[in-house]
Amino acid sequence: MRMSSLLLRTLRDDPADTDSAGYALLVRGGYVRRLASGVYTFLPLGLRVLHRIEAVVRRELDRAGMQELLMPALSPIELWEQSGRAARFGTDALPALTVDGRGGTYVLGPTHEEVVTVTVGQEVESYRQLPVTVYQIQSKFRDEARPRYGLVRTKELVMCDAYSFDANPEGMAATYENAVAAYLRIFEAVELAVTPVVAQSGAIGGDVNHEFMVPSPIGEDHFASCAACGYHANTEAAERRAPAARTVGDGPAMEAVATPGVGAIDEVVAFFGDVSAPETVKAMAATTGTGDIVVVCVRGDREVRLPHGWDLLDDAALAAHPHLHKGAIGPAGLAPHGIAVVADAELVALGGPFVAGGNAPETHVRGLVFGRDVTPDQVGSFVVVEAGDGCPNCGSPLELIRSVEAAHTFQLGLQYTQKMPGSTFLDENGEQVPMWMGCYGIGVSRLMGVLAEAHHDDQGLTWPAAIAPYDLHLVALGANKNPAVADAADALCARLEDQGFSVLYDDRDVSPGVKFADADLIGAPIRLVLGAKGLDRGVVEWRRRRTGDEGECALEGPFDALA
RNA sequence: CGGGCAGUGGCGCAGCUUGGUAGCGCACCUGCUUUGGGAGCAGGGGGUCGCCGGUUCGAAUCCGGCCUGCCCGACCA
Repeated sequence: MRMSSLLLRTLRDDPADTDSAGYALLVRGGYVRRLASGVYTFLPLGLRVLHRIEAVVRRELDRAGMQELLMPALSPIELWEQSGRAARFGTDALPALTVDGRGGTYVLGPTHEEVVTVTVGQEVESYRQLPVTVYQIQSKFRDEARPRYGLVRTKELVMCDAYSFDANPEGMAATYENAVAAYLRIFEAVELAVTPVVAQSGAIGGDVNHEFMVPSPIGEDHFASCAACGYHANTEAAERRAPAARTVGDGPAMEAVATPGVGAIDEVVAFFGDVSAPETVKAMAATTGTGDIVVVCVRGDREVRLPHGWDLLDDAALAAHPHLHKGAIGPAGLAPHGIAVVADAELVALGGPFVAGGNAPETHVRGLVFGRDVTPDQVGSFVVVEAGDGCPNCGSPLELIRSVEAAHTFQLGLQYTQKMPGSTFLDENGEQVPMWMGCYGIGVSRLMGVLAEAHHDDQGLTWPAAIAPYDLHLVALGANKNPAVADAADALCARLEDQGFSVLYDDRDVSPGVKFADADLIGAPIRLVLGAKGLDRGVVEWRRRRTGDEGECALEGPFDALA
């Protein structure tokens, strides 16, 4: 490709609204342009990178036995009503609704579980057709309240999503392992360090699932990591080992204190004056997966982490409850009302005395001691882990690592196939049963943003060879004054392309400094320079973008050094 | 969704306080010189100053509303 005709304009300065180095370079290098907040155009150079990432994804998924198909980006709202997700997402997260002229409502899909379940369900009638895994590379739509970091967090994104269908749970688990292995090979091929972490699922649901986290300064998530034993978990799922138990004396008896207008922990601390947040109990009412109401207690300075499937009671539910009083919920005295107390192990280990909600309007208690005044019905890890907490496996201090979620895999089980029509098959016994499903998503456009952030230096991008827009960046120096150089560079470019290299050929009439700076900015793995000096000696100079290693090779080849 | 800041040629910015011919750098076009790390000189093109309304003889500038963008925060009883 001749740069003189490429739709490309490089910028000398960072645009004002770039919030990360990688994104700034993608804009300066002429890869992408923002059309609106979180909405991007891929210019020719950027599209080449996107296509190369897609090629890696396709290669590995095809190799893993998956089959590519393409589903529509637009789907009727009815599908989302059947699965129950129209209500679950709500208008906040599924706003991508559009209405046609006759009143039909469609969703610009954020993901494709409903569509794929119906699609595969239509084709599969028998266990003999299973297992099957399909994937697509498609545009998705998310109502990102706050797009950031260029391609990393956007409203419209290119995503590869795969969906597996098995006849039984054992098959689903085996297929899942196969898909995870394929995903790991993708990250290896694009040269991104990734850590698969156990995660708690969001709106997609399901039991076993992993997030593929790429440590990065532009990450918006953290995962807990234990250097000693290799434990990894998303902060939504991470547990910790409770501190060692402490021997507790009896202390003064628990007493109730009127606390008008006091609710939040900082208000409690301010009201009492002689207690700090760690000497209080934070208690929150929640419903468990089975619908029971429980009160979850943690030390006052910690955040509550609810197990998967549990939900906090909202204000309305709280107001309607006869025994729970917003601002004054605590562990003591709930047993007679049939409300279970769930306590973080640290509270039990410390014992007390604590200040806690008194379970009466505008009342707290002080001097509460676990084991004396309260015996929790369940004890476990119910806090969001913080750096330094003990690893649940080995007790070593946990680290929190900032990272970007680049992929997510789930074992969905029967969650969708039980709800969507036609997604059953006839098993060996002639019974009509639902398929066991898994899904696997990897953010292709996000990956491009993460790659730019991971692979750059002060001069520009330093793409991994597998996804660089061009293999070689050929700079012809002085070609406009020296026809011999121009002819030689033309011929060299053609020869390199014949040998299978993709070549970005800088034939522009600009100064050498501009050409070198643009080559560094664009970031192809190897730069070739041909000028009058080299031509006289029959050689072209090469230089590796990342290492700065230099050398020469004969104009006629062989070009082994460039491979 | 709450709070803060900002919208002026393609990009980055000044001008606004104190109303009166819209400016600078980069980029772009023409010519000459130059050519191994973002060249020089000369000439030139390009802007409804986010939108709507108000005040005024006159608004980029003052006032009101709206839109858009960026930053911070956002179920913790």
